[in-house]
Amino acid sequence: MVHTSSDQEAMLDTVTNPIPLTRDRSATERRIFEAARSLLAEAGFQGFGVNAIARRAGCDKQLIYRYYGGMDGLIDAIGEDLSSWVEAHVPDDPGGRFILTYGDLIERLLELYMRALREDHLMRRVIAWEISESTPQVRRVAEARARGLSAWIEKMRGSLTPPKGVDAIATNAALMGAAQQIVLSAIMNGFACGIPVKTEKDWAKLEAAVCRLAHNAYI
Amino acid sequence: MVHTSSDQEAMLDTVTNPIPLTRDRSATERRIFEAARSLLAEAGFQGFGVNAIARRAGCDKQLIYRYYGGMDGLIDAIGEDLSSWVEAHVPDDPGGRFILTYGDLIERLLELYMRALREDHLMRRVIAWEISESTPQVRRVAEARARGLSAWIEKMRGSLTPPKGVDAIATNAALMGAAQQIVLSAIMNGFACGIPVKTEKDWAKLEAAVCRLAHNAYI
DNA sequence: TAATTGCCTCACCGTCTGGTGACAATTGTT
DNA sequence: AACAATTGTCACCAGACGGTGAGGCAATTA
Repeated sequence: MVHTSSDQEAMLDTVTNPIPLTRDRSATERRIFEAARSLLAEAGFQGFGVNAIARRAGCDKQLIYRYYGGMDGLIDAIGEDLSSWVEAHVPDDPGGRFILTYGDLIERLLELYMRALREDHLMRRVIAWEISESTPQVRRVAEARARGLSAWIEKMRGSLTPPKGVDAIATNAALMGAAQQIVLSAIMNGFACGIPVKTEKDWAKLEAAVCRLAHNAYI
Repeated sequence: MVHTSSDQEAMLDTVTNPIPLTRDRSATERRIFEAARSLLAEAGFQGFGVNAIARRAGCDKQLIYRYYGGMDGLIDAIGEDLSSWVEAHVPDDPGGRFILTYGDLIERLLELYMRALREDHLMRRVIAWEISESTPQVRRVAEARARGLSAWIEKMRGSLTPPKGVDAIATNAALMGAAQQIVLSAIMNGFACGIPVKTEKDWAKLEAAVCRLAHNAYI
């Protein structure tokens, strides 16, 4: 391997900017933050470390320690930023569809959630991280994400209530889990629990199946 | 850290067996294989490498290259072994329960699958691996696992057929995905999609929710 | 102009990793 | 007994990692 993308970025920074990149602390902090986010999104939590981030940000790794107190602080910053992911990435209009019942709502939310998850590399990596490691950092990130998610559902719920006799909390967790697992494994290696997911038609089938589960769960 | 478990194992091998461990190739191969399995189960695919495995097996890493052709061959061996995991770990009797419909069957299979997954560290690690990396090795492992899974479902199905108008393939994938995601994230950090899963009662609620999804999906 | 402050880079440390070539020790065969 | 083949160990390599102390450079203040 001769040219990694980080090499190219570093070259770009130093070649097109012979002026040594105006000394601006907050700008450098942002560069580090964005480098970390994009690296995590592209490469996953394996190989997610100080050296790689500094390379990509085009600065010295020392700055990561100085500005964020090391990887821990940086991860926390990313996690905190992710707590508002749902509101930022999922549209909150019903999309020209009638939402009359609690089931309609969950059905619609699942559809939107799957779509958003398909587009967002970073979020998928974070979810994969959560079920692969159990360090305090990743637990904090998971907690922030969960906070955002349930606040979002609560906001969207409005005055709608689930039918009696249904454990809505557990049911929604199961449905969300289904959506996550399908999207993650389908995108990572083209299969979801043994069935191939390549074409848009395959995706539509799975989306429909998940929505149908929600629909039937809430009568 | 003074004593890792691998150190203890190595000591055990050399202390209790002052005779230098009879030169037996097939036994050594098995030791390596078991060391790899247990390491993967305990520590996950991070830190799953030649050095750690050799340490745990109490032999030189060179033997991994000689006998398995390196990590690739070893991983393939583990994957092949995993293709028969379901039959080996999930009881195939209905458990004193009446299985009359296709829905009954899937409901029961999901329950068994969740229970088995809760007990099996290795399988959970492999599933987490599958959605975290996309190397040829892990793809082969995933493929072997999927093969075993669908063959198992097919075997259990017998003459039962899903009701008309239901995409059983996609629905089952969604249900299996829900089960997997819930078990993995609950065990890894005590939360499943934002809700805490600590007590056996929490588990029962989620199990019930998943089974209920299956029940309602197949009318 | 001189000194202080803040921003940043450099060089280095110890440790671990995957990988390989050379060698020792045991076994089986002639 | 002498040999060859198998089995296992050891030492070493280059490269990456996280982490840190010292010092260079630029802007502000004295």
